Amino acid sequence: MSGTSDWLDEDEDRVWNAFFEMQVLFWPRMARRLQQETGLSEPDFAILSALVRAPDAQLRPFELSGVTQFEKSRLHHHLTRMVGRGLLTRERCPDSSRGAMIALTPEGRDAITEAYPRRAAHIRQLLIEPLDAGRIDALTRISEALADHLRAEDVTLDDGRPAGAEG
Amino acid sequence: MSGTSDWLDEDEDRVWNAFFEMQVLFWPRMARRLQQETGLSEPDFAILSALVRAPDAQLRPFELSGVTQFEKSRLHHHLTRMVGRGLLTRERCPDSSRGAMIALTPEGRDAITEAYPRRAAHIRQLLIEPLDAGRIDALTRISEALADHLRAEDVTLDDGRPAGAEG
DNA sequence: AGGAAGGGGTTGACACGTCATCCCCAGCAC
DNA sequence: GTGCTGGGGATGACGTGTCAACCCCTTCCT
Repeated sequence: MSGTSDWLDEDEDRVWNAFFEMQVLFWPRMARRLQQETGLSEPDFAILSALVRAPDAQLRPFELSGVTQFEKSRLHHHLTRMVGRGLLTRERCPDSSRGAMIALTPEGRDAITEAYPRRAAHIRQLLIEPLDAGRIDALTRISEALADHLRAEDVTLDDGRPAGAEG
Repeated sequence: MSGTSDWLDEDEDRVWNAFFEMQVLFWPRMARRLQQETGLSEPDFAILSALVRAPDAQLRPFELSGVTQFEKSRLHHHLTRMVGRGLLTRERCPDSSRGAMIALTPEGRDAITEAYPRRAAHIRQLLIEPLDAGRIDALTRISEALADHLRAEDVTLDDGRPAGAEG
């Protein structure tokens, strides 16, 4: 079992520091490059790429929320800004009188089309090329294992907490 | 060489998706737990823990900026709010007439002292316990390698870009 | 029919982050 | 001295994210 003291032991602290610092370095660089080369922020990119993959390039807000994991209010605010910038349109949903329908404008389609290859280049340059094939594979498996665990956590917390946590 | 097409190939896409989704799941959960259990945000925690480790529990803003990697203006705004909440004090720097000095209040010290063991528990629960020893070790090395690479990128970009990037 | 419950969407207030700009003071050239 | 430069710091405007309501429509219960 890992420690019972107030902070992490040496090995634990080392992963945590490395993991934390890697992210602090990684994400701002990805976001800055995207912003400077395409004028899109990370949430812009997430929303546009969900839409461009959808049938007819349109989705309901709650569907977008499912794909991007943005809370509905955050999503609503962000969509409002993007409509203002001419990347999207928001209209009343044609069928089922309630609800809205978000669609890509030609400008929005151009923006995401230009952004895709640049994004791919950033990913290769900052994540993939610095690692050899073995490490890429290890990172894939570790990330998938963590993601599975994190999704399971949420369910667990509703019923009661798992045994084993002290306190 | 990895691809020349507009997007990633299959293996590349798989790491990227796994890595991306893991983070999207991980960080909001860490932040929410910290916030709910201690009333501190991630930046609050970063600033308080830098201060509590400093001699006399005080630092100049530019030193804090070095530790946390926050831009000076973001840091200034955040410190202003934290002073308003009674966690910190901001005074004129005693020596060298220019500049400010940020110090922990008793409330600030209490807050970070209570937060430390909770933070450690979150890290164990969400990052460490789901992985076995081998994966912890692999994640440490991969994160350190990526962090080193990312730090080196910045320097490279000042002089000219590295050879090998197409375009 | 009347009304509770719930999903989808909207709003406004406020916390947070970024950018551009500005101020102040030390150190140095002249 | 005067003026330039640069680091440390402050400010205001604006874009972004979160929280807590709230509205509307549908569904289901009675």
